[in-house]
Amino acid sequence: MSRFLSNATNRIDAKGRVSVPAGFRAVLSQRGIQELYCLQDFIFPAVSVGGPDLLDRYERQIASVDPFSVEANRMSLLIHGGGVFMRLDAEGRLMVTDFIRDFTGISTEVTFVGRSDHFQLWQPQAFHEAQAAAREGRSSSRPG
Amino acid sequence: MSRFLSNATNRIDAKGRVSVPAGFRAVLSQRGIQELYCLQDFIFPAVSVGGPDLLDRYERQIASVDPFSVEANRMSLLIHGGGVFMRLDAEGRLMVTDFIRDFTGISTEVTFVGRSDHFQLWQPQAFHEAQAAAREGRSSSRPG
DNA sequence: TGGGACCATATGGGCGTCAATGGGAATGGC
DNA sequence: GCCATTCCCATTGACGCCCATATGGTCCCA
Repeated sequence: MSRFLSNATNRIDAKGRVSVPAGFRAVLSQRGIQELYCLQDFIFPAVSVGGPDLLDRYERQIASVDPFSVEANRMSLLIHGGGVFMRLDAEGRLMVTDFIRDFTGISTEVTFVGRSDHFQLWQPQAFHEAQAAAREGRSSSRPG
Repeated sequence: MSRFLSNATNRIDAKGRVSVPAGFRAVLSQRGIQELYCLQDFIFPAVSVGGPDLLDRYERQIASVDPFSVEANRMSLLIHGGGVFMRLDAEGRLMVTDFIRDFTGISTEVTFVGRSDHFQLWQPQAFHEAQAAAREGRSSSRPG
């Protein structure tokens, strides 16, 4: 089973580091991912984290349009300019930078959320609310 | 990873110099780029910086359109008339000239923005706004 | 079945290194 | 000679690397 699943909340220490859940680290090493590509989600106040293949997927989208177009320029601004490469330290922790804090509202704790081929960083409260809202939306349109 | 990615904001000192982020400098040296070519972005108030190949790419773009068109004329004016060559000093800093300040609105700080094969200089606030606007435009679509 | 050894994960913090920054001195153009 | 750029060196503050401790759970064995 090599997918990012479930969620966990960990504390940020005095230096601004947080441990990536062991389960997620296992998936990373299983997939041979050493360099993490992080990007702000387009919909939720969350930062997506995955391997270079995550970036590749977005770049293929850019490549599909005229490289000098306004649309390509905008996409590159988000994907390249808004993306960040990160590495875990020896203990499997990552730095929670201002880049992450500002966009997610994270301050003292991080909720790691599995998304199959990548995972996300959420402010715990925001995650619970978004999840509750998603559940609402589904149960109202599809009872059962 | 041999691409210009992510963004970082650095201060301009009293002499008008600013440090290019170490990550970007690493990409430059890896690509053997010593002379930097700078030109104005066609869409955003930003200055693009790259190796001589950046100039080549734009010239090919001009060549691909009607040489007598308004578009070709305008591009040539920006690329050939507005382009500038620069070098980094021993510490990896570059001079923020009036050419850069006037076009970008940069005054005390510079945001370096990765664009995969080149990088850009932005006024920090302008970058955040442009990125937020671009995200708005894309919030409805997601990659497959 | 209860206690305890053992283990893995999460967390805390010391310390060295390097990047970012500041400023003096030398250089060169006008 | 004056101003602007370039070269060189000093400072400092952040980050990476390392080791120590806490915490909770599991397994083994009496």
